[in-house]
Amino acid sequence: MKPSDLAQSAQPVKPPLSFLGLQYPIFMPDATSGVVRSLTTRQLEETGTEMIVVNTFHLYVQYGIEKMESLGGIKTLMGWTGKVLSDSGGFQVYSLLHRKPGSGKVTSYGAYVRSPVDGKKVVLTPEISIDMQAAIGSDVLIVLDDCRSSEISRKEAEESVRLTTQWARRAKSHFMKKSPEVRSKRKLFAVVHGGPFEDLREKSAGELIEIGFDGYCFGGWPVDASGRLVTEILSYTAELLPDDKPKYAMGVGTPDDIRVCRELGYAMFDCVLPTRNARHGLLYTFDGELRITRAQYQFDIEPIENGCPCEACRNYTRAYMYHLFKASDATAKTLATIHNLTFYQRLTRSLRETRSQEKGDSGKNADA
RNA sequence: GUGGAUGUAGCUCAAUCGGCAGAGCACUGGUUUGUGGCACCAGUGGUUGUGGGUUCAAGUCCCACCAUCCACC
Repeated sequence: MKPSDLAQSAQPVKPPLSFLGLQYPIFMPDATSGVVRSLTTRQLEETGTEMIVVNTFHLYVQYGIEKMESLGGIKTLMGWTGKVLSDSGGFQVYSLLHRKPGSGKVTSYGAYVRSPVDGKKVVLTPEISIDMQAAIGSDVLIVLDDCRSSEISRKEAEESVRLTTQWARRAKSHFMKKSPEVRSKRKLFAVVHGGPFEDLREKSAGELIEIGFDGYCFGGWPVDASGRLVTEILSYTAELLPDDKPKYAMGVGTPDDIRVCRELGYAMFDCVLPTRNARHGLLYTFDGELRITRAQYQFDIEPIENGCPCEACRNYTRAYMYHLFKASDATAKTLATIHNLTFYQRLTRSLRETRSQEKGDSGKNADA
């Protein structure tokens, strides 16, 4: 089914438009190791960001459970008053093993990876991941999953689903042993795998739904080798998931990809693109991308985007942004990141309005 | 004025015994999708200071000139 078809056949069922007091869709910048690169926490707040993604693997390697607990969790450490979602570390297991084959292994017990920091062996199990995420103080925890590349064989996809379900069950069970006080403040999400195979996605989603989670993620790589969103399988998977729970499209994506996934029913997004691209001089606007390091902007006295309320657009010209990048000053990255994240927040807010209008809903069933 | 050193891409410098003139930076484009990323990929750019000479062949050897730097009068 195409996104446009889906939009037209919008069901009367109204999924909740809010979560943790936030309205959908939510875009969460990646603050992988407890910082959105090149931004202070205050600057991050000013972009309109309400929730961030931190990474269990990175924080586990750097601190471990006890030290993170003694620091009072990532919010205290960062001085962040917004919400926090912690990724389980499943993606790092994939990306590190993928980068250096033989540097670790995955067994049914958990994942063994060599730390990219000091080369020490790191063991990540579903239970350890939950404990670490509890120590981080996340509002949303993700169960450890067995992430694979977008182009995998059926056999690999089957194994990924099998392990992910098994780990999800253990993670849930471990989570339920936490005190009611701890549990009540946190949500637990699971990750649907199965690669490009519809029946495996169905099996994965079915098994996870049976275990029962507060939200479900589309796992794996969301784009194909040529960088195109895997819309078909994203769409298929979204339909397998309950509408009264948030659907999180992990790693999505470009502004267009987010628009598409929102139409498919996904409510939550995170992606490195706005932050990484900002650092490399690629700025987002509602008129498209703008590579500010191009010579054509050297004498351009317009702001990055007219009407954008961010610090960069309110105070500086494209010419100055060009200058800052050419001067290789860190301020270039900071202002560019502020702009891109402000843009992503404006984008998702515009999608909130669009969707509620399409549904003949003024957003009144949203939490304040 | 005398002696010496150096002149190669916009910049800093390579180039074996004389054998297809190169690199880094800069410049110009591009890539990036649950962040080991101040990253990566590609491209433009040359009458080797000038003029002669030797040689099959000269950035390289010889002569003159010019420029710059150093030392000494």
